[in-house]
Amino acid sequence: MVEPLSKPIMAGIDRQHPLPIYYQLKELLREKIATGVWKPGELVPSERELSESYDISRMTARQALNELVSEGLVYREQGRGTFVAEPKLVQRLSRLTGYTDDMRERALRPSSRVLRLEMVEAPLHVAAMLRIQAGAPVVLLERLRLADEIPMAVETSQLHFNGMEGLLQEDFARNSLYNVLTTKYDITPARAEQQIEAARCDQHRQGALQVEVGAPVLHTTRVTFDQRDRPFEYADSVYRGDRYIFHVELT
Amino acid sequence: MVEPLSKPIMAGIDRQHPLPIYYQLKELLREKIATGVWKPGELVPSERELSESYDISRMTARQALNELVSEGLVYREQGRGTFVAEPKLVQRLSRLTGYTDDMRERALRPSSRVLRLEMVEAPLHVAAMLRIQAGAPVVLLERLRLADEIPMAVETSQLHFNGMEGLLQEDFARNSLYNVLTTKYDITPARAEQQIEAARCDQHRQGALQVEVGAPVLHTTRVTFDQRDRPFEYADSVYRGDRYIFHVELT
DNA sequence: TAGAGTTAATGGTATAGACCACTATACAAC
DNA sequence: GTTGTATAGTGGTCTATACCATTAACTCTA
Repeated sequence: MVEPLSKPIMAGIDRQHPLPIYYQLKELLREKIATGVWKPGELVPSERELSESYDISRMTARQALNELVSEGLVYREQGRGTFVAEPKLVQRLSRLTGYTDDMRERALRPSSRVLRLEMVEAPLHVAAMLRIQAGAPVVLLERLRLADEIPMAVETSQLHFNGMEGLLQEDFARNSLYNVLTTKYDITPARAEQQIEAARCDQHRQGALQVEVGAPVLHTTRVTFDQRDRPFEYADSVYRGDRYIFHVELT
Repeated sequence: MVEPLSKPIMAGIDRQHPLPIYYQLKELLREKIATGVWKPGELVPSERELSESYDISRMTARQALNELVSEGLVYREQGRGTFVAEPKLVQRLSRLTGYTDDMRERALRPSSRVLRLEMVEAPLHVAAMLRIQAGAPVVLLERLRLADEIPMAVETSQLHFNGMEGLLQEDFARNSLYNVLTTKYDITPARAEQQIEAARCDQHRQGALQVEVGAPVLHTTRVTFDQRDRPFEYADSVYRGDRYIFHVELT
């Protein structure tokens, strides 16, 4: 019996460090889960198994799993193993993001009016969130959101990705932004981080929303990530406090 | 030269495993931050420094710091060091946690003052949510929530379950509601449905929160379910808009 | 003085090994 | 059948070490 000169290098791990090994493994495992190869409740290969398969240290494999645990994709049970987690209930928060669907569920006719659509330089806080240089070009889309022709929110999106210039030619009064992104630009919104706070309506939005200056509004900021976990949108929205309620399911 | 029988045990770390070393160190560091010994922006001892001070491995010290980073208490900058983070009053909505745990994670001292604790008849909208008859008895608990003695929210809970009368004897200034429910009444909060809207502060809460009447606030209503999916609490909370932010992770 | 190189310290990654606590299973003893 | 017991596998913790990438301060040079 002759040993092979070197163990076969498993698909997907490249040791010539373009990216850390643990990160490559993490993304490999994420892919298995995302594509349904491994289903919720199923056993993930053990740390020792992974370390042997990919010829890496157990601690390195463990680091990959650690991050997946903290992201909620898998969970561990001591003595038993590591399992694929059930998709979170929070995942069903499409009501929070999808304005169009949200309104339809409430039996209202959603519509939009484009207030601004142009190329601008990214402000510092936006650039930081999108992981680009401050002042780099981004596409700014500002829309007034209505339900049954009643103004409900002003949403300002700043987008950055390859080919974003094409957006300037789109008709966002007719087509939803996410719909266009998915079908024409291969950008699929996969997850988002959103913050909600109470504020007073400012001068700029007061006219569009048809409320008095100083009226309470819901102010949300959202960073949206695509299927490869790249941030592509920074959205700043102001909702009328007297008309809008967010619904969240916690577990 | 004679070696001491055992190296001097640094204050706070006990190697006779009541708890993992990294956990003990983590709590030590959390204490330093919570008590203000280390202030936001200040440099935390480096990983190598910690490992020498406490005579532990660098990887162990690193694990303690890792968890503090993921809790948002500190942040790292490669080549510079690890720093104490600015406290953010951001409530994560991806998990179901009580106010007390939430504040503790942010290294703030949570406290409560009981404004009301009595038996009342359930109003119609509360009864509907708790699936009981309107007018049925419920325990009403109204608390002022503070962080570092600063008023943050007024929370009104109405509870209904077998043995709820016992709650009237509890000291909720000292003990958290969910803690008491879990340990004494076998009620474990399992999931919740929460709504968030912007509103103006009303007369009733204005005094307790120390804001002006009409100031923007976050108004949330929550129905909480126990381990058997029975609704046991209807909670109505008003958070100061100038101090509080909700954070949601969407996928 | 301005710039370029050096150096020391930091966090980031990775390895190899060790022991513990817990779980499930197989198998022997009752 | 039931009850222990041994065993192997799993995640949990910990050590010791090594090298890399980035930062900041210092030093030397033009």
